[in-house]
Amino acid sequence: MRVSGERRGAGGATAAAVGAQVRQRRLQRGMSAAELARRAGLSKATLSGLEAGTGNPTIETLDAIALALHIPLTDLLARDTDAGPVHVLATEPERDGPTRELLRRVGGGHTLELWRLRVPPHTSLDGLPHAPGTVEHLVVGSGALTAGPGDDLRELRHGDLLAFAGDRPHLYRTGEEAADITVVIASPVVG
Amino acid sequence: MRVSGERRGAGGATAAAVGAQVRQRRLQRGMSAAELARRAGLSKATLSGLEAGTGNPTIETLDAIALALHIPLTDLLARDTDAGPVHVLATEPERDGPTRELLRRVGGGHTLELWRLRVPPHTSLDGLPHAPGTVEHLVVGSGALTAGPGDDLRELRHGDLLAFAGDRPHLYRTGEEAADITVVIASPVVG
DNA sequence: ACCATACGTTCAATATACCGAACGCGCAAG
DNA sequence: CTTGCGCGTTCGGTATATTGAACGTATGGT
Repeated sequence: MRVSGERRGAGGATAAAVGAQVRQRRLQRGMSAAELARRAGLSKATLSGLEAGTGNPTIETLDAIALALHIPLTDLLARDTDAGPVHVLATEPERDGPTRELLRRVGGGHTLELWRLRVPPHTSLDGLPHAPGTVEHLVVGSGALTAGPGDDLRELRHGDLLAFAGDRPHLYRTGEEAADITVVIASPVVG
Repeated sequence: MRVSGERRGAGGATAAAVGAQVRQRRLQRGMSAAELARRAGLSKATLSGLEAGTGNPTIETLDAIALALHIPLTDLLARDTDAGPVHVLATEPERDGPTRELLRRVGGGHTLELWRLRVPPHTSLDGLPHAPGTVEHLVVGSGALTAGPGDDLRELRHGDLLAFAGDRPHLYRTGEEAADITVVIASPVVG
């Protein structure tokens, strides 16, 4: 990940987001940067840069901070906190082939994801396995399809709901009809 | 985070867990380490060490891997829990008037409800306020409607997503068209 | 006013995460 | 068997994440 041209340059978007997240959590707790650095066993310099969004922290550094703040590590990576007001997201214009579109991800520790899948007729699409403990819900908005974990496929029609453990490979397959489905993925909160 | 005594030594527990996660996800996809490294823009050496649990990867490295695997970054940090069985629920037969149907409610660590609403044309339906901190998501399966909190209504069409704080009174109203929507209600665990 | 303490930032130095290259291995084609 | 290719691992070298110290600022005590 070598970024040429800049030494000690601003890190990627993720780094900036994480920095903001850390600063926010720290201030919520009324903790000074110096104190957080002390508790986490880091130097003030590291924390300062990190909060500024500069640089590219390691996992251990983040883990130490999460521990010192008493929050799960994944909370530091939450990009889309749901404190926000009303939020609308329009879908992409229709295209050929299957589309898999992440509509939204919310919750401390990424507990909820909303996806929209459009599967043309006679198409098979495999679902990516998620973290263990994840539950996947599938609401058929229109059309019909066969879906589920590889060893337990079910026939679904418009309006049906399928729920299954999302940590195994699974499958969406259409027949004559296309399908338009909403997928809700709920992951356990872990640290 | 200086670990004395060992150069290039094994990283912390977190690093090992992440390494295992990465390897698992990669193999689930039938992808070789070399190919993943290529797609993520990393060297084979980095990935090899990372999967072995050795070392201490940076956020950018992990981000690149998550991207190449098409999974959210936080999935790489998840720990084990257990899974649930497959569960199908068929919807009721179509009826006149608006229907508000609870598809599923789960309550492990958070409360998650899935509703299906069918709103005929020229109908107004008010949503009940939920607990503070609750987020309501509304995915339009078909048709069109106006929805949202009383003071911030939005026009929505097929495929749109609306997200808003569910602890205020809100409203669903159709015009000429009927609407068929999936509602996801997520209540946070209060801590 | 003066000093002391704590804060957050910036610097040179050091430890280390990453890279490219070389290695040994297994497999398939010639 | 020999050659070639791709795999996953192990080696220096180099870029850089982290550090400790020095800095300017703000606040409180004497």
